[in-house]
Amino acid sequence: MPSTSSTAGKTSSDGLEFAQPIAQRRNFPLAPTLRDVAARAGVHPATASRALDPARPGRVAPATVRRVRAAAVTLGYRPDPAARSLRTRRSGIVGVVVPDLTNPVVPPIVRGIERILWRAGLACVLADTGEDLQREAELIGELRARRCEGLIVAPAARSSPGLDSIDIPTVLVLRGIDGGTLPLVAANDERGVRAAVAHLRGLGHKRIGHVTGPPSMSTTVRRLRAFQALTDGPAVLGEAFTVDAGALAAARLLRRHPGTTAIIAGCDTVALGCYVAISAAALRCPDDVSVVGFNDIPLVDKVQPPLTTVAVPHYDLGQQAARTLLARMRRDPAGSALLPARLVVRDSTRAP
Amino acid sequence: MPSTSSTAGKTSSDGLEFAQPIAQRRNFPLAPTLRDVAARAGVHPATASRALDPARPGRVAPATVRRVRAAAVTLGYRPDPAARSLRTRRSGIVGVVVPDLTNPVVPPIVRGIERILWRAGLACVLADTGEDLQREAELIGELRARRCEGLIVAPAARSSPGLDSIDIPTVLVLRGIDGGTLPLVAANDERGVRAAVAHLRGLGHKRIGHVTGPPSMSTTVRRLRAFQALTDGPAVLGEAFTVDAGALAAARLLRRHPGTTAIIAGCDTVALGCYVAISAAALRCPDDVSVVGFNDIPLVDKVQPPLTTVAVPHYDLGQQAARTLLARMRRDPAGSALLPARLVVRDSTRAP
DNA sequence: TTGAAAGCGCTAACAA
DNA sequence: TTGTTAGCGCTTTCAA
Repeated sequence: MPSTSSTAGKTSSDGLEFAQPIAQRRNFPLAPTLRDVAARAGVHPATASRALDPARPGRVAPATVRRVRAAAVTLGYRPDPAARSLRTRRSGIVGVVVPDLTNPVVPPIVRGIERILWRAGLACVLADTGEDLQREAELIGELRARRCEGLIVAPAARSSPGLDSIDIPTVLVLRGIDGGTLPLVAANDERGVRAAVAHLRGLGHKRIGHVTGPPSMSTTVRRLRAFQALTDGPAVLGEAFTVDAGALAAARLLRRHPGTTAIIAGCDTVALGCYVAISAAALRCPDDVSVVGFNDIPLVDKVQPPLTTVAVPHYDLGQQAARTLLARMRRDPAGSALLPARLVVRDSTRAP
Repeated sequence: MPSTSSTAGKTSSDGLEFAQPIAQRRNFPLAPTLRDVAARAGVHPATASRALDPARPGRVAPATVRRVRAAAVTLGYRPDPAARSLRTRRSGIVGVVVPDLTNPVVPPIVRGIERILWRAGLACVLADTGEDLQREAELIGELRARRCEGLIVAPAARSSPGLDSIDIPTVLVLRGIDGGTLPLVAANDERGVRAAVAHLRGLGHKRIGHVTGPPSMSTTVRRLRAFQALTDGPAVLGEAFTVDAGALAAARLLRRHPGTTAIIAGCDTVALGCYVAISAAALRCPDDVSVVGFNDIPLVDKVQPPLTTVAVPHYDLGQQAARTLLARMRRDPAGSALLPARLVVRDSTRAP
């Protein structure tokens, strides 16, 4: 009688033992499964699962734990995340949504996030929106579809459709949105602006102007409000956080308010735009006009003149945002945090 | 007789239909499953699955497809990635391993990768090794454990233990490793160096030196070899790709070879280190010594003097690496690629 | 302390 | 063309 398809535990006509249990096993050396580990340790898969669970020890005899551990190590066992995830409803990933990774303030934030989250056993899926709100909404949708356990978002603008009815733990970083209840981790812009104004006044400046970034960004608004609360100096809105937009806006400021002796810029690139406008107006920085930047991005200490700027601790922002997210995921209370920004004085500021 | 626990398809004593099938359903509004969609469309889950599979159409009657689609849309159905992954053995994620996200050459690469891979339906899990080989190996292990379908790695050094016996599709980007067979997507350093040398010779320079980055990096070696193939000028090895290391090495070069009129630096930050050393030696750039950088990172056009440099298309590197990975994942043949680097002439080079 | 059994949501093979 | 069945690998009751 020819042997038909495998029956468990019996011997076939050719004398070979069918070690295979009921169903046919995988044909080859894919990653070892819990069954393999359990078989090698001579226990049931469920026991192996319990033995390897570090979270709740003490449910398995120590000797058994050792045997299972040993088997797992020799086989190089790594639990299948898909299977585990299906069972536990936890994906082990969080989404990190950034507006533009090539904006120099963003990488240190992402790095800080990544550092903390890896350590907590979570993987970061990166999504770059290119400062596009629609794409931001799409990407957030994708991340939700992938069952991210949490989201850290640096939004493209103050109103973000993608975040309107977000239903997973979410933390904003760097930039806030209007009217939401999501926690935000950002720099203390108000104190940063105050430090800049105090520094310039200390040098003797009376006519201080402000060249902002685009008003669609919360950072612009926060810095502008702080500036207006402290001075009655003129402010000109820039179109973007770029050198060109900064140059354009600064040129307008200098034209309308020729007596201006100092400018606080909305960010460092805008500050470099101020340099351009100052030169174009046949003036010099810092001799005629002092400039203070914001962020302290790489190399602004190497430009001419080295830029005085309000340094923002972006790496810390990232770390803190990640910690806040972890807290939210644990349902611990965790609210917004404003991290201290500190003034770094270089050569772009001088007495008028 | 009191009604006992639910029996399928019957009416309970209180008159309420038990719509529930055999087993008790989820108690509440979690994400809708394929069962929900199928039920709503009046078909079997398997049919719904086929109807929603965009890859292989034509297996389901058009009318059914429409019904299922409609049901999926109204319910806001998104397939559970864990369940799908468990079944299909595809995780839908790739690992992106970078040495240091705050190194300005890295973000555009990651952005290029991310762009292409999202479009292909793959999510990027980011891992930053901090230029640490051991951490690199650990992180690659983690990504393997998470069943990444592929890996794009910018290795921390030319010998990378984590990549020794990698068994998933992998592409190197930016930096290569010794003796492997993994495809590498990088800039054509040889032609970049040649362009720099030709430019300097064209200006009349005879005594050209080279200040490198650390020899543990493939980029250093490739640029150095190209330099030595073209000139017999002196080369000094730097300790790192930093301003300080560049300054140290350049100082040595200028001391040992006082007649040097031009330096090709291993990267832009090293070039800025050369500026420092040149000033420290009471010389001026470009009047006494010309400097050429490598990479063209942000703001080197704003330093004093604006840096002449070999621009590397990092964003393209990332895109190309992602495309190469996709090809490898499809088992298409795809090998290394060297993308053109082009010289950007600014004010740090001048006739001697 | 361990084993047995069930099932997370999906898709592939087979049957009708 | 559609339905039935089974099972991916894991964890979690429940029972022994």
